[in-house]
Amino acid sequence: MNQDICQVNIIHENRIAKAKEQMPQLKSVAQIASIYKLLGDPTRLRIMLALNASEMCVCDLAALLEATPSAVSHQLRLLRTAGLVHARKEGKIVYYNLEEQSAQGLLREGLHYLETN
Amino acid sequence: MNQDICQVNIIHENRIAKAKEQMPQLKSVAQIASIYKLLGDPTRLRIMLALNASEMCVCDLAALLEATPSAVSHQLRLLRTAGLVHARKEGKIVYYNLEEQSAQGLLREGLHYLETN
DNA sequence: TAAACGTTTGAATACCTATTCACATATGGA
DNA sequence: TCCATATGTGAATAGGTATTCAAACGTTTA
Repeated sequence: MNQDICQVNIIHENRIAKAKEQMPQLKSVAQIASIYKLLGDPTRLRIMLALNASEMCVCDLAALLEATPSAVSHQLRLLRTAGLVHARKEGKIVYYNLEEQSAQGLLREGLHYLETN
Repeated sequence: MNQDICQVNIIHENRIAKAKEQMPQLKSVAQIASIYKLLGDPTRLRIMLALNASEMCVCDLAALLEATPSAVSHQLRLLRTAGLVHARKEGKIVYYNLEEQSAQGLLREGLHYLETN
């Protein structure tokens, strides 16, 4: 018997069954969590909010956030890999944009949360 | 001169100015980020989704997530401190609920994100 | 070609954090 | 009262991660 979980009996089997039906499978939940996690860092969230205001290059973002271009670039790579931002190269300057229809709803809800709390 | 930021000139001052106006101040951004961060862990997100389906006690959640009651309790404390969940004690059992009007919009958007990606 | 600049990258590091373990607390029942 | 059980808590730890630093790459221009 697995003492790590609950020792004797599951208290409310029906509630657990209902939640099991209603919840996405673990793999999907982990996928959503990974997006929340990316937005859960102040630097990355500020990058997302800045790009929500305007297309910007790495140097713009670094100046705006008062961070090094290197640090910004590292975070942009994570956001790009997750499909949250999109890069467009023009000469030696790389312009970043929010990927349409991806996390904009989440961003909007975040700002809404700020207003109501 | 601060070599850590941008070396010579800010590329697009107007874009930076616009973003500065439009973006919430750093303190507020950090506040939103902390909420995203809480939802950015699979265990905590599953707790939130489970409570979105039904009120549950710690033992229920532990059984559902196949985690130890201790681990669940630790995470519930973080969610409770942030005002995302609410505890109701009945005898020796503590029932947890989602705090109304708090992060439900964010949860909904997360599930919506899953559908469209 | 050479220099300057914007950007990227990999290693190193300091910090954070999720879980475990042992134990404490609180409540209910025998 | 004594025991079982549900939950909370603090320390320890293993794993994760954001930033820095040095170096490289690609592009433009002098």
